[in-house]
Amino acid sequence: MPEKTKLWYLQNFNMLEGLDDSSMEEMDRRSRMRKSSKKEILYFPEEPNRTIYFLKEGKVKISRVSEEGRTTTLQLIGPGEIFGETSILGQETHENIAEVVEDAVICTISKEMFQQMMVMNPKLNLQINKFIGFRLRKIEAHIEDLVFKDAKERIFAFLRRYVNTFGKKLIDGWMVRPFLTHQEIADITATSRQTVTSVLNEMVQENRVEYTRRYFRVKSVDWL
Amino acid sequence: MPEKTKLWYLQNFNMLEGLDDSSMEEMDRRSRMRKSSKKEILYFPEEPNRTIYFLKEGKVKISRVSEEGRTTTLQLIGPGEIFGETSILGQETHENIAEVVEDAVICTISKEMFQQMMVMNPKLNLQINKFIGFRLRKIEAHIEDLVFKDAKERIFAFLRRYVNTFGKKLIDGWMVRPFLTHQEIADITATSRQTVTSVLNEMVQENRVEYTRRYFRVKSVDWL
DNA sequence: CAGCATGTGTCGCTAAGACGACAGACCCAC
DNA sequence: GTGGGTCTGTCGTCTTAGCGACACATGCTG
Repeated sequence: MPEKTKLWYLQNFNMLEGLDDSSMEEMDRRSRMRKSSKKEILYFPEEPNRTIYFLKEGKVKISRVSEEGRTTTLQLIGPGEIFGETSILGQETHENIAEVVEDAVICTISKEMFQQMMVMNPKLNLQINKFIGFRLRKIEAHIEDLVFKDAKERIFAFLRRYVNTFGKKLIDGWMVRPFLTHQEIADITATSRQTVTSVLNEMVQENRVEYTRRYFRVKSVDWL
Repeated sequence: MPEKTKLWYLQNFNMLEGLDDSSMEEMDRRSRMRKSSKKEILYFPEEPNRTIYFLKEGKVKISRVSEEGRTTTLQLIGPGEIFGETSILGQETHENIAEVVEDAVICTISKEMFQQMMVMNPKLNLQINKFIGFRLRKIEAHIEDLVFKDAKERIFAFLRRYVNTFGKKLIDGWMVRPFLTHQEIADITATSRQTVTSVLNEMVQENRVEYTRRYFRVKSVDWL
């Protein structure tokens, strides 16, 4: 495989699928690529909302912190997804924190340039709309989970989604690597660290699952 | 005041502020207006997502029902707001239920026509984007409330918002009419009917609030 | 390879709040 | 008005899961 140039990344990016070559080149000219390592904060609440981010590699979490210092994670962004999209929806400032959870390669483009490109390119516009529709749906599903499911079910639901989106299929089951800390899972599922520990170990007891700090493995596909 | 024709409504509609006359007239030609009374269901989950709704008068609630029959209300829509907007975001079907909670006047327009108008009219496009940005923010705030606030705080937060958006200022305080049932408030705040009853009455004890089945009145503006 | 920071496992306590039950109030329709 | 359906008020019970505490494991860094 050749060196991973920015254009290569862009061509392999979901969101931009189906764009013609000249648009891709324009995107290439107008965007900036950079690498960010774990724990790096990309933006804070109250900061002006001027750019839109394309995640190429790694994972980023979008969270909120309460007055009292409690944290909740709204979403986990994976390769091929965008974030900071509220800038193109006319929101002046960020409300959330974006933090790198797994070393990342990120392209950024100013909202003005991106909006210009959307006007010129109806297909891009359509893709973005679709993407935002999905985001809206996901976030509503998140509320549904919070209201209807108990702690254990929420953790299960998260693990299922996590394995499905980030996992690799093995001969017998699925594997995801690296794995998250119990605290991180707790933040995503709005539970406590201790509850995550015990739910996870219960599953290990039942021999459905196997994990260490660096990987997570599900033995059968229909484990719930 | 002249008879409330459809055009009159459209001209007084937030979302469409700043559109030029010819666009307004086009909107008038292309949309249908109708009245719907309390308890009427506008759409169900799984139904195809073809139209976009403009609420002129009344209130509509957007909810979800779980497998086991529990209900939660995601949002309360008031005059001047749109709903069913996921149709223009490329979502094929509705996920939610839309039910009239207070006799309503509603305009509908097919998503195709609306999308056509958006292409012709950049200002409309901008307004819609902004609107969707706000929706995204509101729904994230909803999650934040669910995770960080306890039942009482959620009920308070809801009442504050409710009075602010739908209430009228009096010499001493604010008044909203008509009021919701305790069950409806419970569905919005993800609490139980009994908890709403007791929180509400606690406030009455403390002489901060006064209510019957038809109105709700806050005695001082800074009652929390 | 020593040492410190970070993550995990396990207990027991506690509190928030859901839920069922039932009586009484309210309200509309006839 | 009277009667039935819906809404409200109040209790007592029970469960879920958060939290503090602390010991142990793990792994990174110098």
